[in-house]
Amino acid sequence: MQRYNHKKIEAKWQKVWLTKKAFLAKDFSKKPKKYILVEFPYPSGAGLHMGHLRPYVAGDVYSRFQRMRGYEVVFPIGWDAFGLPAENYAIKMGVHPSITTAQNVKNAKKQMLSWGLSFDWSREINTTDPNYYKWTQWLFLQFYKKGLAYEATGLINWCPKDKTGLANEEVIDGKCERCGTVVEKKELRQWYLKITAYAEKLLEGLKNLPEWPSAVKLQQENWIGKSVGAEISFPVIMSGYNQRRHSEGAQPTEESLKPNFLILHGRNGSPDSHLFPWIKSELENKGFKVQAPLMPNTQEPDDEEQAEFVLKNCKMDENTVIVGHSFGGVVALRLLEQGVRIKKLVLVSTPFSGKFLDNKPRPSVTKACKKGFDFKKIKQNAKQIGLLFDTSDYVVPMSDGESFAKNLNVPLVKARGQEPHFSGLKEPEVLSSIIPSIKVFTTRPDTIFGATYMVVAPEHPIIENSKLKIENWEDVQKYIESSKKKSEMDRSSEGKEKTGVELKGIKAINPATKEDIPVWVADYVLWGYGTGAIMAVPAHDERDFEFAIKYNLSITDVISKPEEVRMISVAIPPVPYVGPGVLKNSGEFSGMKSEDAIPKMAAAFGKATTQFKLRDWVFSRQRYWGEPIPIIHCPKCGIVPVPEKDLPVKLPNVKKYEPTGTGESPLAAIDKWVNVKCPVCKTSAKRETNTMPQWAGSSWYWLRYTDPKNKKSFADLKKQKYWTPVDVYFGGMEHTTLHLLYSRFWNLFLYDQGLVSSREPYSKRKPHGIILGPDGEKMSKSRGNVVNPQHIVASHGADTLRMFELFLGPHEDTIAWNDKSVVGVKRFLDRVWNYTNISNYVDSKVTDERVSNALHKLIKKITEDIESFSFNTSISAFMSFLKEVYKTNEELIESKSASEREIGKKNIIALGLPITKKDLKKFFILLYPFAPHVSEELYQLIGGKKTLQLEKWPEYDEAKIIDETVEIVVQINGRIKGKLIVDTGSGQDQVSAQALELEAVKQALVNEIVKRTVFVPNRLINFVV
RNA sequence: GGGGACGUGGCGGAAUUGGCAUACGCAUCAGCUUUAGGAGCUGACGCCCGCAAGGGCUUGUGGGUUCAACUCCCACCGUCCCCACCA
Repeated sequence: MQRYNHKKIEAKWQKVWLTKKAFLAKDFSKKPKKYILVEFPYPSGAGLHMGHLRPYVAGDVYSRFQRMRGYEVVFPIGWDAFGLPAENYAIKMGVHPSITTAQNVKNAKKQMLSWGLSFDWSREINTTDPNYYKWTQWLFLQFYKKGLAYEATGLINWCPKDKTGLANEEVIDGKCERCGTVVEKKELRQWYLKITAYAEKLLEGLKNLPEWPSAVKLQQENWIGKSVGAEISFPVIMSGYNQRRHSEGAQPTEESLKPNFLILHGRNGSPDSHLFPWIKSELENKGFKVQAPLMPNTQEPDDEEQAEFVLKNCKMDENTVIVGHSFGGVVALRLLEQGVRIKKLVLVSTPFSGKFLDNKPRPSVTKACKKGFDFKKIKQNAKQIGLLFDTSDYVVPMSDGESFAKNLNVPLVKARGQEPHFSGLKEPEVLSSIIPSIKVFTTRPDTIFGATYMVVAPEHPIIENSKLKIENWEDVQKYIESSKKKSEMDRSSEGKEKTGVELKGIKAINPATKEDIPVWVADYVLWGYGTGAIMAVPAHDERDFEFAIKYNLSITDVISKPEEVRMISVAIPPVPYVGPGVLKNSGEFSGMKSEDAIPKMAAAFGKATTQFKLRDWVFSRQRYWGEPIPIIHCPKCGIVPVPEKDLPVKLPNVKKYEPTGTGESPLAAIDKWVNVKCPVCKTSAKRETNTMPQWAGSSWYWLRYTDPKNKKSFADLKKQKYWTPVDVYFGGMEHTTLHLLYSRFWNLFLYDQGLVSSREPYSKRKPHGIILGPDGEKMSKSRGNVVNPQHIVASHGADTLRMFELFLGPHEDTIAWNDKSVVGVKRFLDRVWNYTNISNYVDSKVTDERVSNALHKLIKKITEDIESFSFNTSISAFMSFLKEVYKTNEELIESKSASEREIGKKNIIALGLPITKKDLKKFFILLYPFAPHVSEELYQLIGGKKTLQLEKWPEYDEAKIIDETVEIVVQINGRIKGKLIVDTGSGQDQVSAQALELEAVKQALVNEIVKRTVFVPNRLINFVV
């Protein structure tokens, strides 16, 4: 008998599988498909570790099982190879990332093959392959075309060590997800993907994923963070005088007289289009007089002609506020140049340079702009000037706004319009630039009568915009500075005592009570959520209460607590009541219940809205080793996408990769690459030098697997239709609010574009628990507790490694590494080997009934366990089975011939109960998904001709599972008194009679009357006395 | 502070429409075999009392429902994960 040589047989079968291409998945096969996916790895220099093994082995067991069950299975793999480690290594060693990546891929692939994983290697992909990232770039451009990829300057998370911006999802406890450095805030120009536009769909979609664990769904739900409430504007009034002398001519300005409004539309506009009807009615509802003339020659307007027209037809005085939208702003400026004196001028997206981002000619506008402006006169004739520009404008550049701001010496307000160029039907930003107000989001509009003060976040533009009116500007500025620093510190360790400073000189009006209330700046209000401002209701909000107590702000109770709450809350010190109740001190709403008042009051004072915690996805990184963002910046045309025919935009091969730390990518220093001709106008332009985040390539990779070689599209729709959605996706819990959310977003978007065939990418998600080091700590190189799986492959073999890993515990549980039981699994496989090699049993004509019974039970158990991913109990079941059929048995030894008996006794070789080849084969099929190499080898040994992969999964016979007799537990009052062996299916009368004969039962029932008998067939009988 | 998962021998763990708690494996002990080591084989192995027969206790703690609770309900204690001043 040969010894079980794992090295030899594993190498042999791995070669057979490769050369026979045993695991190739066939497109459009007649069989039903199963798409089984594991998260593709980042090929690091350290190789694959136990953390990779777990989902891969689980996926492999599942794939091999499903192939034998008659499915066309695709089980693909690839490499998520862009990212920081390769780049950091390149910086340190001077080796190009593409070289280290190729080496690491080679090594990791070798490991995977050594584990016997049944991947379809013909579908292997690599995110750093230009043939792959061409399509990542192409997909990015689809987002851009639909306005879901945009460029904006904002305060973003910045890792000072990796010198790159980070997405919200990549910041864990205020630290960089990659390197653990405390993240800073930095103002940077960034690309964003507008994932917030899909917040509702991402949330809705979760409802149609019944096979996702609720923990995963809940975590995504919390991350998206929907809350329903109301948006309410609080008008802001400023004291009548500028407190700070900001220029020579500053004069005290009376503001008590009511303003009137003149609205001038732009080119191709009319007072009946876009935002104008809405603005007009909003202003008129507040009791203001509004003029909104239809200008002459709107197609190709002439600024002088239109100014003359306004002078002739409109009334203007020192209380007039002129609002000029786009070209209307140019006309307004002409009016002031001609000596019209007004109260306030508001320019909304008004052109200055005469150049446009979309590069379309607008000769009349350009001509008007080229004349220039007399800013000195304009400043003299308008007491106040406001500037509002749209960050998503694709016609009028932001630099025009900056030019106005510089020449007029007034702050520029940058805001995002509902539509680009503030051309939506309602544009609240425009309205608030005309009459300043602070917009708040609240989930409790029913408490508005209790709003006794307001708080804005330190970043709130109202502060900068009303700089000149704020009396205690130094204090305010000092506070803003200190809170900026605070956010860089580890705030969790500090007590969260609230601090703030009142903005003196400005007041807000509570729209419900009409009272003046103070406005504070405090960093307990976050700029990143809602509107960055709150109405503070100290009586009914814990944070507002704490703040009000500290700064002695007034507290108005507007909710009557329910009786039962009042009874138990005799709290000292007093606490705010935050629950619902009945309104009081709330004017006409007094007496209503919170739930009824909320929608009514939301409508009365503002409008019902929904807020999400989800932020837009910061999609650019200032690093080398990533997909270049396929965009060109042209001084004439602005942002120009790289034409599809020019994709991919390849990463240049360079010697220096160091991040600059300036917020520019290292690519910016490569002149030859950066300088290009604009694809539209052919003038000198520059490439976008930021690269995409690591999550880009993985946001669509499962689609590429369906059609990995396609040169014409990212994946043929017919092939997608056959393979997608993914049936089971194995992966880590840590990706729940990263990759898993991002890729759902991409898929939902592409589905809306008709580019993918299934709405959701993954039908079932199967997360796995992490494997801790032997010390119970998370495995990491720095702790030195990393376990290399290759050691076990070498010492005990891949089959042992696989089964051992599965045997550690339930797939979802976190487990500490403990390699002591490796030998237990190896012993088991040795015994399987030995059992098979006792040839006389292999040659049996019949299978022993005990074996047959055990085998059919095993078929049932393994089938059910794989389907429910309970791999650990499968391994137990195999061991129990072998124990049943393979043991030293005196009776068995006696039945042998004398010489055999002698051998048997002398070597104490355990002997097996008889089993036929046919049944033994069934056992090998069951074992095959778990220990494929040894199963193949043993099957061949007993005469098998083809790979087990082509065999059919066995069915179990219900009749063979039923035991002839069963043990029945006899209880009195639920306490065990004895046991009985009876025929399976025995009735109560028979069992009861036998049970009452038991000595222990007889004794216990002396002087007792059985009141009731509980009988569970084949299980127990319980006498209640 | 909010949300979620969980708590069973010396250890990893098994058992859920409520029905023999501790399967399977590791470790430990004893026996056989072996020149030895190892491997293999056989057996014991939750805790307490007892020479034994036997008895009592036991699934984080306390209560409840039930003929019967690891399993269901309530309260508490503890561990882990996620989010965290989210208006």
